[in-house]
Amino acid sequence: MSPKSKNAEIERQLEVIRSGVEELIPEDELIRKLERSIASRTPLRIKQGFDPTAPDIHLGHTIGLRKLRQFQELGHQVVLIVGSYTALVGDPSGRSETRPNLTEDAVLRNAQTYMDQFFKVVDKDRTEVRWNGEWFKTMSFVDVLRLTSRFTVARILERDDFDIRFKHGEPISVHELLYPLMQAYDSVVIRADVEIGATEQKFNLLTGRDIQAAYNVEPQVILTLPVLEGTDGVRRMSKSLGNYIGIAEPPKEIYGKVMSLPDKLIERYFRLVTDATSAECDEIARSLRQAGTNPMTVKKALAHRIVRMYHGQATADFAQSEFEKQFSRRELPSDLPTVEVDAGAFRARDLMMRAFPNTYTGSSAGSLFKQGAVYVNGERLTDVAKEIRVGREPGAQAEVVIKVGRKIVRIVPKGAG
RNA sequence: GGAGGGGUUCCCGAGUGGACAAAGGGAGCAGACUGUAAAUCUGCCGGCUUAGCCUUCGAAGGUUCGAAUCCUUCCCCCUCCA
Repeated sequence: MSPKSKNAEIERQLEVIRSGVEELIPEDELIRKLERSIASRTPLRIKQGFDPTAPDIHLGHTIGLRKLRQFQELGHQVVLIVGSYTALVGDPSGRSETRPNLTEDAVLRNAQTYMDQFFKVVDKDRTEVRWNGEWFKTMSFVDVLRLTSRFTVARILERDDFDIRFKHGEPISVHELLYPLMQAYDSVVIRADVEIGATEQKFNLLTGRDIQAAYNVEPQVILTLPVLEGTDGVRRMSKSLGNYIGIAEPPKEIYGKVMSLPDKLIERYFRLVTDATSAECDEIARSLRQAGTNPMTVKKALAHRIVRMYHGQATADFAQSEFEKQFSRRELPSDLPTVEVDAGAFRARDLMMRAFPNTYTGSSAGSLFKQGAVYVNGERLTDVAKEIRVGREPGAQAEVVIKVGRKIVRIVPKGAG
């Protein structure tokens, strides 16, 4: 390759790599790595780790996954670390308390679920999967001492998560201090060239550089990505906060959750979690600012696009038409979930609780009745004790549609299909 | 090891013998309004077979007609000193 075209190639790659990135540290090292990679036709090793704790991948994670995908499309090698051992500690990043430990079984199951979803975005053929138990399992205590002696407590405590917990008088277990070192050691073993993570991961990522240097491995370049706000519009998207949109969720659910986002996040979501080009995003931003644009229309396009990315065009069309049917025109959805019950007479509240198993307690169900949240066959019902006969014989109902808030279910007698 | 402070319902946080299923705020849920947006207003917000009953204030015992509140022991967290 001529020097000129080589530079052009570096520029091309840099532009892709930089897009949507919060920080790239240090950029000149990345350029050197790219130069070498191109000259020697050796792909860079791009590391991403995950702890198999909460397996569902949500839109917030996809920011990183899409970046990995971009690296793959530039010809680089993704190395996915399954943090089977780090999971035993729990990442203190963005956490205010110690995480519970997991059983080995749960770790295996979670990892599988995670990877099934991971490879919806990242190309499996260009990914090397490594479990960090591979090297931690056989580490001797001397090895641990060697690793821990490379770092000081002060440096670990300087990170915000620990600092805040410390100042607030919240407990920090000693083993939690090891987390950044373990993650860093992964980078040593797999000789990572680049590690990516959300901004809150910055400390862990940087530690990787120091520890690699201490083990005479060329330090990785770190690349941080923005943290996505969840459906509440404020807090970071996370499963435990219940404000997440999972990519494995049913399409209608994804569509609906996107529609419930605050308007101010529309542009950000387009930029961070869709495949829209930046020119498209600029155009969307412009139209949002235009008087007369109903943000809802733009948001529908967003919801459609996100569903399409994970479930295809036809499903996205369907999700959209269902949404319009159900919420714009207030009609029943065409694929009502169905619950079968034994034929017989029920008190309204009991029937409602059967319609939504494990959702309500008797009291909470009762108060929903009182508040007028319960509709039976389209009629608001406030009497918890109202008798409803379900069955095929005259005087009974072969189908009862119960709606509570946004949830809706069809009840049929057993055997009726 | 010593001295002191503290552990209340999902979270924060009031509550020092009865009016306490426990103030207030937040989160959540529901209703009105709407665009499954925001803002606002209203209601619910431990459980149950709901005019009543049961369980809860770190744990276990005890005092008392009666305990989140008093006593004892234990567990845990924090601060300062060593």
